[in-house]
Amino acid sequence: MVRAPCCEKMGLKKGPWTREEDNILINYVNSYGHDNWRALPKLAGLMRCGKSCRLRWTNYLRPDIKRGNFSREEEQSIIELHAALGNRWSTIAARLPGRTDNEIKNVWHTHLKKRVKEPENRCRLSSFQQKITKLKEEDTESSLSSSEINFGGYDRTSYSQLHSPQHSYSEISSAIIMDKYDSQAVRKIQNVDEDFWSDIFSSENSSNFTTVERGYKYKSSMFDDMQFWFNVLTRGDELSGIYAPK
DNA sequence: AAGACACTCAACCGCACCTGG
DNA sequence: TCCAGGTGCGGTTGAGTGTCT
Repeated sequence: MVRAPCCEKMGLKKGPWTREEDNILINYVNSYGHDNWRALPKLAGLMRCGKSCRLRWTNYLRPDIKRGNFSREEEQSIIELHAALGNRWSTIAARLPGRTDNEIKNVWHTHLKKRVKEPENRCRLSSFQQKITKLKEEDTESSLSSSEINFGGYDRTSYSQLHSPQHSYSEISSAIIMDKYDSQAVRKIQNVDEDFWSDIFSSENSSNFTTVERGYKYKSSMFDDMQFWFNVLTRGDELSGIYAPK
């Protein structure tokens, strides 16, 4: 497929935005919205490509963007979400109001990645990776394919319906996990207090389901998101200690 | 004081996916 | 069903700035 030439081939401006350009873009979007980014620069009188305008708006000019340093809580959320989702910056950004995927990506590469590499965290990661390897082996032995993994007996639509505010996460997660993995680790989870699940699937951690239920691209089958579940298992060890009945 | 090096972050690039004709 | 245009996403770059020697 032949793509339309971008900025530099059309004599359009590149590089840092000026205050004037920002104002033009802000005024235009406020007046007319941004239904068509490609046509926008021409209509607004900007010598930029639509892509550049969209990026400038979404990453910098949008009124709901929160500027300034990330709080400790935000950083912790990023670390946890990254452990669960990987480099899905936009999904992570969706869980952090006012923050953009670009910003989060930058913070990750400049600060948080190093923090995760600290000895204490490395140790946890190592144990985590061992579990991944082990469960992958088990999975291969039992000849499970991703297509066989369902949503705990629910089809995708029912699953989406189930994942509504009326249903607790524990209800969903139990259905899914218990259906597929009768491993020791899973039984361990089964014995964990209800509060465990509300923690795991709190607003900070539930984005995984958003990805799954949207069905968008549908790369995120339960199998593909295995890493998330391994994270759950890992944290299960950690949190079962916290929530274990006294 | 100045050069080297490290860090930050806005912006760009290319690819993949979506959508409508 | 195919094709082309539009959009979103993640990886990468590079200019600006800060810190160290």
